[in-house]
Order: sequence, then structure tokens, then C-alpha cells
Amino acid sequence: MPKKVDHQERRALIIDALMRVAASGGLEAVSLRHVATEAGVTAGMVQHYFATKDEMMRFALEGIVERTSARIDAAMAAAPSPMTPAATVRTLLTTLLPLDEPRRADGRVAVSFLAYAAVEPAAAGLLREGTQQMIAFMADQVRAVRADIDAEAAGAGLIGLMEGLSLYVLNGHLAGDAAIRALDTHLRLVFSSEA
Amino acid sequence: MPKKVDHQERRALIIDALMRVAASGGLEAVSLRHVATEAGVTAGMVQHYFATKDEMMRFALEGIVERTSARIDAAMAAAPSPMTPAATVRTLLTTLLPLDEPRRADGRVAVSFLAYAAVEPAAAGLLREGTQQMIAFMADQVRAVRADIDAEAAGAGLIGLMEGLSLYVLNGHLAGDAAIRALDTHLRLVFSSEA
DNA sequence: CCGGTGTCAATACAGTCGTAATGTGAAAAC
DNA sequence: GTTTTCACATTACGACTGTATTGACACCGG
Repeated sequence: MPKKVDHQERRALIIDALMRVAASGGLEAVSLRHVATEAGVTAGMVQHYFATKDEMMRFALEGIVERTSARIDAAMAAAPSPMTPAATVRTLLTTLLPLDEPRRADGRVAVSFLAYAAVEPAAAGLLREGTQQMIAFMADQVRAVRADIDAEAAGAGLIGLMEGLSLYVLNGHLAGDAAIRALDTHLRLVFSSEA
Repeated sequence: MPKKVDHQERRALIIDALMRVAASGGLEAVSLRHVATEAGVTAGMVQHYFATKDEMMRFALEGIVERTSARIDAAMAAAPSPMTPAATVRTLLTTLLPLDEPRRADGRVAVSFLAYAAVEPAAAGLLREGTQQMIAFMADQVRAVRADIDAEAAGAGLIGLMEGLSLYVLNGHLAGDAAIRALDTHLRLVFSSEA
């Protein structure tokens, strides 16, 4: 066997470049040559590690969900251990809002993939599982504090709200603190008023 | 002067074809030739009515906001005249959810433009005004019934929620009736419980 | 009736796209 | 030391893109 290279590392390098390209120019700006240039490598090398563009896109999508799940884990780990459901939900949702530049960059890419998924059902499948888990988790948190409302519906509402607010922040329709205010107002209605 | 043609009508014909193309293949499938084929005309004719592709896209975006605002007007006109704020908000938000195929088609196109706007600030400007108006209107409705919560934040939350739920419905993460349940659960929290 | 003008059609052009094929060099295996 | 095999680089190809250009045809004012 000849030279040994860490495939995973090379792929990560390329996918990172893809993210930067997509964050600044949208998914339509993503081409083998653009990504290669951004990564500082030749187009041939990109082709060597991803046989097809679709494969590269699939890896990028997986990278996004993996990145956000890592963000969630980090936020939960950094928070004080015993937490009320309300605080747990707030921590989770605020870490998912695009409130600083790195998260905004990821957010822009995620939106592009969302639009892509609205048209390409195959991509939607990869996102579905994560969303379902989040909804179920939120529903559990709601169920823990009130029995007078549909917990499943409230859970879907919580992360749906986060998603919508994220969109508005990304498009500049809403400032970051306005999004947080909207989120807190909703959280207060769900968690701090009893039946 | 030679033959007289209704420019507006021709443009509408082309934009309609563009919508169909974008609804089924995303914004990246929109090309002069594709749109022309879908409209059943030659590419030269499309070029005759839209000097550039950007101009065509601008018209398409305007067409989308115009179409949704028409939907709103129709829904409000069809509803019984004296309405409680809660009913008004519910009517408005449910007509904006992509619950049937025509609205889903429009929704898919809208999502594409949303992703486009996240990268192209010029397009975001066209959407901003409509969103701001909706938020303000929602805030007014909230203010009319409760004084104990931040009405502006609650308004942003209402239409943010609708947007997020729309996204999930379009991507198949949520069924239409589940989205309505989530919406109603939220509405009940905002409107039916007093301070 | 007749130039002129708006409406459309056809084609050319330069660029980019994804993919395939081929070539080069170096490191590991034997 | 030879040979194999992986890691890249380069180039070629056909398809497609947006735009510019040119031309035919029909209509209408004079």
C-alpha cells in the first residue's frame, strides 16, 4: 500500500470548505471547482474523495445535523445539572437560534438544505429523525409540568417557533434579542402559568 | 405601432410557468429555457419580456407576496364580519399554512426564495415589509386582549410559529392536522387564558 | 401602400457545470 | 529493486447556463 492518508480528515476539510461556500453564496454556488478553490486543493482531489456531487452533498447534510447535535450536547453539558423543564427547554432552544456569526453561517446553510429538502424527499428523510426526537423531547418537558394541554402539540409548537424565529433572524426580519423576547414570552405562557 | 400585446398578461403567463418549475424542481431548476418550455413558448420570447434573469426572479418574488396577500384578503372577506382577535388571528394563520396542494406548491417556492434571501440581501428587503406588517398586526390583536405580556414579542412569536410549522409541513416532518393542533394549542395559551 | 416598429424566433457565444479518462509520482509490499 | 497501489493532477467532453445578436413577420399610422 502506498501513502496513507486520513480520509476522514480530508473529507472534513472539503466539507468545511463547502459550508463556507454555501454560507456565503447559497447552495447554488456549491460546485466542485468552487469548493476545491475554497479548500485550497485541486478539483481532482475533491473528485477523488467524493465520487459524485450528490455524495458530497449528503456528507455536508450529515455534517450539519452532526454539528448542531454537538452544539446541543455542549450546551447541555455546560448548564447546571439539575434543571427545571422550563430552563432545559430554554437552554436548548436558545442554543439553536442563530445568535452569533458561526451559528448564522450554519443557519444559512441549513436553510438552503431545507429548501433543497422541500423538493428532494431523499434529503428530507435525513432531517426528519432529528426533528421528531426534538419534538418528542419537548413534549416530555411540557408533560412534566402541565396536564391541561396537548403536550405533543405544544412540543411541536416549541421547536416550530424556534425554527420560524431562526428564519426571521437569518433574513434580518428580526433582531436576535427580539427573537429571544418572543421565545421567552412563549415559554412563560407554556411553563409559568398553571392550569 | 404594430401588434399590441398585453405585457402584463404575458408576464403573468411566464411567471406562472416559473412557479410550476420552481415548485417541482426548486429554484435551481429555473432557467430561461426550462421556464419557456413549461410555458409553451420560445426562450426568445421569455427574453423579450424579461431582459435579464434577475428581473424575472424579482417579478416572481413579487408574485409570491402578492399571491399570499390575495389569499389573506380572500380569507378575511369570507369570514363573518365581527370577529374576536383570537378568531382573526386563527383565520389568518391557518390560511397561511400549506394545507392543500396549491398552497404547498406556493410554499415550496417561497422556501426557495427564503433560502435565496438568506444569501441575497436584496431579495430579503422585498419580504421584510410584509413580515413587519404581519407582526405589527398580530401584536395589535394580542394587545387587545391582554396587557400582561409583551405584545410585540407575542406577535412575532405567532407568525414565527406559523412559519416554522409551515416548514415542517412542507418537509413532511409534520402532518397538516398536527400543525393545526400545535397552532391551536399556542393560540389557546395566548388568547383564552387571562392575566 | 408603405416604411416602421413592436413581437417573436433562431442562433451564436463564452462560460460553467458534473463526470470520465488519463497521466504522474511516491510510498509500501515483496 | 521491482512492482503494485493509492493519492493526486490534468485534461477532455458534452450538456447546460445567461446573454447578445440578428432576422423574419405582422400590424398600424401616415
